[in-house]
Amino acid sequence: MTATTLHRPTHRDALYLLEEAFGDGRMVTLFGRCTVDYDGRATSSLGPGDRLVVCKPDGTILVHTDEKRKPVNWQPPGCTHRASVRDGHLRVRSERSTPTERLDVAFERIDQVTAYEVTDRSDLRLQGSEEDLRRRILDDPALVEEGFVPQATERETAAGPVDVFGEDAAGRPVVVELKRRRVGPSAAGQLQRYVEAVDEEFPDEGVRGVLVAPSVTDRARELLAERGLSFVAVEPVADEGDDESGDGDSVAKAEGDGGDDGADAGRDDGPDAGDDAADESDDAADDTAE
Amino acid sequence: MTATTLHRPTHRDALYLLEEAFGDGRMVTLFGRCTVDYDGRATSSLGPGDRLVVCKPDGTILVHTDEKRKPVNWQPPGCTHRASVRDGHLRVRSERSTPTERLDVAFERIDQVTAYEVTDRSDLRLQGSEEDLRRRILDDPALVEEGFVPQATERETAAGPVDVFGEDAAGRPVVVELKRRRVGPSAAGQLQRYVEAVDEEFPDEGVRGVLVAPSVTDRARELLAERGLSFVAVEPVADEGDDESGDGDSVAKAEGDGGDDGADAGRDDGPDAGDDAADESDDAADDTAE
DNA sequence: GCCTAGGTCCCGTTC
DNA sequence: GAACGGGGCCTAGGC
Repeated sequence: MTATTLHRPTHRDALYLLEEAFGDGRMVTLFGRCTVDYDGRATSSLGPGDRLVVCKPDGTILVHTDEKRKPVNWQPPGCTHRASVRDGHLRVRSERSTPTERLDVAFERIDQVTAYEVTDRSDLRLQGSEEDLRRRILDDPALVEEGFVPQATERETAAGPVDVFGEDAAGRPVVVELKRRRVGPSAAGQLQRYVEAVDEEFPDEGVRGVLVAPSVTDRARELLAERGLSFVAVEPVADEGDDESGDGDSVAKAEGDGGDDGADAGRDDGPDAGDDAADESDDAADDTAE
Repeated sequence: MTATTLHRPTHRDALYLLEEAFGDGRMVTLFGRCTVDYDGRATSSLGPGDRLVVCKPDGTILVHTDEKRKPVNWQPPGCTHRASVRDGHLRVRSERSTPTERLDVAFERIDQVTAYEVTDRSDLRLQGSEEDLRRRILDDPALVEEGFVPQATERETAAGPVDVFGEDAAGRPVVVELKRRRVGPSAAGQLQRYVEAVDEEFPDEGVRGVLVAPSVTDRARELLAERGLSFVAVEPVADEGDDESGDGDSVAKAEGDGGDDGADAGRDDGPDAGDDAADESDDAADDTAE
């Protein structure tokens, strides 16, 4: 029995199921009319309404309305769930310390309670992260600029860890900040912080800073320019067009618009819209619902 | 009927319920063994496992495992949900454009499907935000420093909008950056950005920068010091100890350790642990479950 | 435990 | 629509 459900249960019956489920590590959903109160890092209260509440065995609790991706209220993992009946309400309380915070969900009506046995061993595999961009740069440092030689990643400075630290063709220190997506002013400021910190380590060596990302906003570009920092446009994963066959030694083969290299190669991005058209066609479905 | 549930449905029966629910704006949960594939701003794939899937009428979809607050996969509001049966699987697809991205959940086994009618008009009321801190500062500018006169909020600069802009007792421009919680290096960098931008607007006027937050990390404090910026410790909501009875004209009554005012009042925070002890006692419960 | 930064961040607001 | 910054951000990785 992987899913145990009660329809329109009494508060007491719902309580018994919650007792069991919290005890043996099952995940629980409740749906009904409730109010929610939170006190901790901030304080909030939510009047009555129909919501879906999810309690996870790791101590997470989520309160979802019919809108938005974020729960209207929640508690992160590590909390302790407790349920009780009082004042004619089923109350689910989730608490933790460090920081001290508490979430109370009080149901005046419960439409459904379900306890699920969950078995999930699969790990998510994800591509397109900053980590992928880092690997791409280390595989082919010329993507940053001709002659760039990486020397360290996550190199510590007084202002924090630098993504990629190295030397340019002239032997000057180079600070590289990587972003998986289009960057704004904060990334420019971050790079500036690191460059200033490294500059104090290597006085009079002319430390340089390069922001590597798919694209950059106008204001961020201006901030970079004012501070003598560079931008280079690189996607976290290679575009499908160019074959990245080589084993890391391939140097800037088909850079397209071979413009001025070195400092400023930023062009607007744009999703390119070239969606792979070779997916399964929808008309082949047995049945379809929208 | 606010909740319609199918237990161990056939793919086709589940499909019909999804059809109806997507059509009339109901929220849906599915639980069963599925794989998940995502392609859009990044790309991911997740092997088979038991998960809870939530489809909201606003186009949100969430895939939750038994751990963590964040869904392992998701699609934000604005997407279009479609369901179909093919290859012996029930597939729920959620798509959108700008950016183009698609999420596919393929169930090999469905333990339960439920459609909910949701009515929720209540708005969350939350206290302790940066907005609250801003109001507090505007009510009592002396919390920043004696003689501070706020002149504008969200004042635009070349580097972005400044939280509070004003003058100090000597008539010098002051840039104030507010944070509702303990600040790190990025906040120091943000303040520096703004101060530099304002400095170009008012050359030779000695523009000052003040970071206002509950507390500050050591490294951020160093960064501020190196750049001649100040930190002032203020909580987003007044502590329960001091009575903030006055109507905005109260000036720094009981600041506790009346140390050196003006520049650096940073001490470590600590939640103070003084939880209100006047809540309902647990032993008065009708019934309790942990 | 705190610190630091990334994220398919989400989200509201403004332009 | 893009951009910019807040968030009870969450989460991972170091120390």
